[in-house]
Amino acid sequence: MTTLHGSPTFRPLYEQIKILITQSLVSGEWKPGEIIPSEIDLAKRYKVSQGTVRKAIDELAAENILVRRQGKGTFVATHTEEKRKYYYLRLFNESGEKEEPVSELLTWNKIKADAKMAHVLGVRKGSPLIELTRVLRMNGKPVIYDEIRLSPTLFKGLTAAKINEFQGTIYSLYETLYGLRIVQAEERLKAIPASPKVAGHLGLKAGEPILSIERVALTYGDKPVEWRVSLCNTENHYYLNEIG
Amino acid sequence: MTTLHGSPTFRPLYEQIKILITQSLVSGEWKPGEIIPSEIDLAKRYKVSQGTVRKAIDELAAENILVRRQGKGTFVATHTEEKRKYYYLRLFNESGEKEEPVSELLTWNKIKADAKMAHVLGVRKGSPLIELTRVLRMNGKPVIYDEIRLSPTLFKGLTAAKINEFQGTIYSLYETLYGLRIVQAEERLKAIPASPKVAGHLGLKAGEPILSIERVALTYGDKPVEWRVSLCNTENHYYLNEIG
DNA sequence: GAGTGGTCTAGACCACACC
DNA sequence: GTGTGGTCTAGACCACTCC
Repeated sequence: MTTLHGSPTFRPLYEQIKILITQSLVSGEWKPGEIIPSEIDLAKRYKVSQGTVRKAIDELAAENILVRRQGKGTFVATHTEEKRKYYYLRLFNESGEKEEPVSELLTWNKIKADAKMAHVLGVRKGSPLIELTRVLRMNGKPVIYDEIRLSPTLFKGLTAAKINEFQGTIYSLYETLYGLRIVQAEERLKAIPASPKVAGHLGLKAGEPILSIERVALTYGDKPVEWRVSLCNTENHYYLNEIG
Repeated sequence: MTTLHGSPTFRPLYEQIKILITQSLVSGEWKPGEIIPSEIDLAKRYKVSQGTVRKAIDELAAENILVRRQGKGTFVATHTEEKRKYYYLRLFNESGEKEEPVSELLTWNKIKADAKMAHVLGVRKGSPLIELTRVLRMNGKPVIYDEIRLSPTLFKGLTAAKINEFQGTIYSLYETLYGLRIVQAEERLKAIPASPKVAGHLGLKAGEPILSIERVALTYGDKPVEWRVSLCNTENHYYLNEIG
């Protein structure tokens, strides 16, 4: 690979390497949980120095796309491993613990994308979407009511049965069954009154305050994969955010 | 500086450099907004290679403690500069814009630290604290009611008059008048019903849902400086969180 | 042109995991 | 021991800013 220094559209070599590595992740050459070639091998493959590969991997590791393990190698991050399992769940109980949620699927429906869904999911208005609703219980009590919307183009053949029989979180289902790894999410939070329906699911009275978390989840290359809204009973839990 | 490789308490050189740089920041050798010595000069000073200094600065820049500017130098980050001015304010209006808040100080009081305040602010139970309350208006309308608690040990002589006459955000006040730069914050969010008092300040009815944001703000070395709770009317605003 | 940070290289050696 | 990532060095050259 030749340097592009001095070129009008200057891009550092390591960024180009990042793109090449990401392409191999998207194409499935290296799957979640698998090891990727060593830095030395990648340096040979891309015809750059080990230091340049290192910088590319450093940034991908900082973005939680790869995981380095000294003495072992570099691995594709996965939602299957314990540490990342509930990475996107920001709810803690009053003791500061993250409780293991138990999910119950309530409904599975085909709906049509309105203007907003079309925009955030990058599909045409009126195109079909899958809509799931579920309740997450922590310590036996319902805490979160989820409404999840997915494009059936990305999730071909996703049925309620498939979801119910799958062992693991829904993001590890995306990953395992559809090769879609969630690497980023954007959440918008509001305090809203509980509707009668949601209040019923969460054991609250209608009108009581609940935390609404609207999320867009993205895969490699900022591609939107999922929209959801999580309605949370925050009587005994809080949403934690650390601002660095 | 000699390498500690092989030592039982192995610490990479660049981490030691990070600590040394941070010490100079705490001691005030380099103040917010000021330039620090060039990488080459720091390398000479600490008797390490430029690459090692570079890695230390890289991490401090990633932590928003330093700011690199190509061709100019490396600077101590500051809340005074436009980009960082409202960095810890995560509230956006429905158009996705961050609105400029206007602050009105409501009360200034001396209180005593209860067990919780003592714990989070690292002071003795019963020791004096300063308590401020204020309202933040956006676009003329009250959106946030703040309750802020500070240790008078760190903020000697902080009076209501001093706050009122200060031009700029309260974090730039901490920085300019007391040399305390906020570099990190931990926020705990809940949806709660508005109390009659807070409802009055925010133009809501008592019991309507508001977003409660409890924040502990830290300076260098994870030292707590401020506790606050922000009670937000999220009818026309949302709290944004990007999870990487 | 001089000085700063940014990129890239090549090579040495250390720490860690696995055999 | 071998192979992996992690640290550290020295040096070259590029890009940006200011004079």
